[in-house]
Amino acid sequence: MSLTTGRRMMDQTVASPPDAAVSGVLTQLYGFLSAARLPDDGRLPPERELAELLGVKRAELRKGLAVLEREGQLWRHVGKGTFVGPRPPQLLDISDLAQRSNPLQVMKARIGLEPELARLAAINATAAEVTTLAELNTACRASTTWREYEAYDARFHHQIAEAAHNPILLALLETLNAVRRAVTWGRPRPSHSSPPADHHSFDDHDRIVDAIAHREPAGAADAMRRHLQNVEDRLIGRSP
Amino acid sequence: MSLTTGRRMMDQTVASPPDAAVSGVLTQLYGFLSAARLPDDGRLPPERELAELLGVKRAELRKGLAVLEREGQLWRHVGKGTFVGPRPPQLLDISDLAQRSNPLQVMKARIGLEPELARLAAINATAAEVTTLAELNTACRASTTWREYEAYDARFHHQIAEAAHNPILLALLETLNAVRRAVTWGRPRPSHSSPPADHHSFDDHDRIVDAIAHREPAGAADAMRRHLQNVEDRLIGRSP
DNA sequence: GTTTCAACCAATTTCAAAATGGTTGCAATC
DNA sequence: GATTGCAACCATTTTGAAATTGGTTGAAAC
Repeated sequence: MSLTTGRRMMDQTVASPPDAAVSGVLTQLYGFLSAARLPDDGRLPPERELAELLGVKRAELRKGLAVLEREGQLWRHVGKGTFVGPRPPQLLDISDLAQRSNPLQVMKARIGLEPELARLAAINATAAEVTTLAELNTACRASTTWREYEAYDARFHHQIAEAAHNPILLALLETLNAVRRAVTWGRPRPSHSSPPADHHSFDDHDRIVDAIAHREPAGAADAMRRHLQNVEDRLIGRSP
Repeated sequence: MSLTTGRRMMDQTVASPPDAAVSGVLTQLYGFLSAARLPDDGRLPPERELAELLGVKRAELRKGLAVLEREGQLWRHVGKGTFVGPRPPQLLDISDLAQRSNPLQVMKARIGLEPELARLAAINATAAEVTTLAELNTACRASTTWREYEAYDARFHHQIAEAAHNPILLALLETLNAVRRAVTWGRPRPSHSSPPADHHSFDDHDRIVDAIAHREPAGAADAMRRHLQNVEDRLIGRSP
């Protein structure tokens, strides 16, 4: 019953009713799944073996497995096997990800992550962390080259992520930064010029530091969001 | 050469001019690096080979390589080799991260990520993706076990992330989910009971789907934020 | 006492063979 | 004639042994 509800969902092809033909295998499969003692990783026997175990042909078994896979109750992969449970996410390949991304998408991701980090930082930052943050902000202003500015800017944002005291979000931001570096590769900044004294980021950073120092979570998130929005606008070419 | 080096293995102190003994090898190394045609990955020959090429002892070569490595001009790894350029960023260790985290921090991370994903989904989702999302929502309601519900719930949230059409944020959410599974392990749900018909998530999901279907970015982000806030409240024990 | 050399260690790569899900072509069966 | 059964084949992955490679040690040599 729950079988039929799940199957109709993804049925992209023309409605041929294989229900009756497959239902027998499905019942056997459910019986096996509840009876068999599976290994910790949830792997079940190879198709050729399982087919013999259940006394069905391999093609028939595969139809049943396909149904269960569409329901999301198991997942399969060539060379690996068949496993019960949801399909595990493919682990992160930075360079591959960078190739499939562009700087604008990186900015969208930063806008997704960093305001919340600023919010948490306003709640959880220690006094020492706020001090360090202010110092990094000062160092940004004092930078004489773009390269130096970017180094301090990166540490500024990283310091906020640390002050949020959430190891997961911190790790996600570091991953994002790795992608950012990989994406940005190949489009170097001018190394001789320096950030102008009225660079918009300076004021943005001030507001972020103030909000965190004054323990204003909403204000910190908002200041960060506006800052990144400004950066994105510059990136797009709006208000250069 | 007759100098008393008194060198400790991990002498991390401020960069002092390299010993006279090492400078010879360093010059040879610099010469080799500028002359040799290295493969694309920047890998240079194995130490044993390179030592013979330069006509120096392996121990001596290693001293020079150590200097260059400290300068950040190359990086080495056992079994891999020696490569010119900066050391590639280490990708994160899920299980280690899970050990340093708790379910509440996972929720904070979700609140940081998923509202923005919902916002982008309201902008970028295709009609087919919205349809699939609605179907997954229906499947959640129709679930007869917690296990089945959670499977559909996970796919629901994943579908939103896909509909956002931002590979970076999608990858970050998948990473987060991997951590979530690792953290949640060991506290199984009752497998026989089923989600109550008035489960708060049902209405929450409805609002999210509506906002995305009606292309309301702010509304989608808000609905998602409220949903996750509800889940967090349940997690903490407030309003069980 | 330092240097040199060879051996050893641990992490990784490489290579071939086996395993495994996915597919195809052809014959058998109804 | 369409479905089913069967076997072979394909592409990916795992496995395991051997070779590779950076890192380390200890004794011999100078």
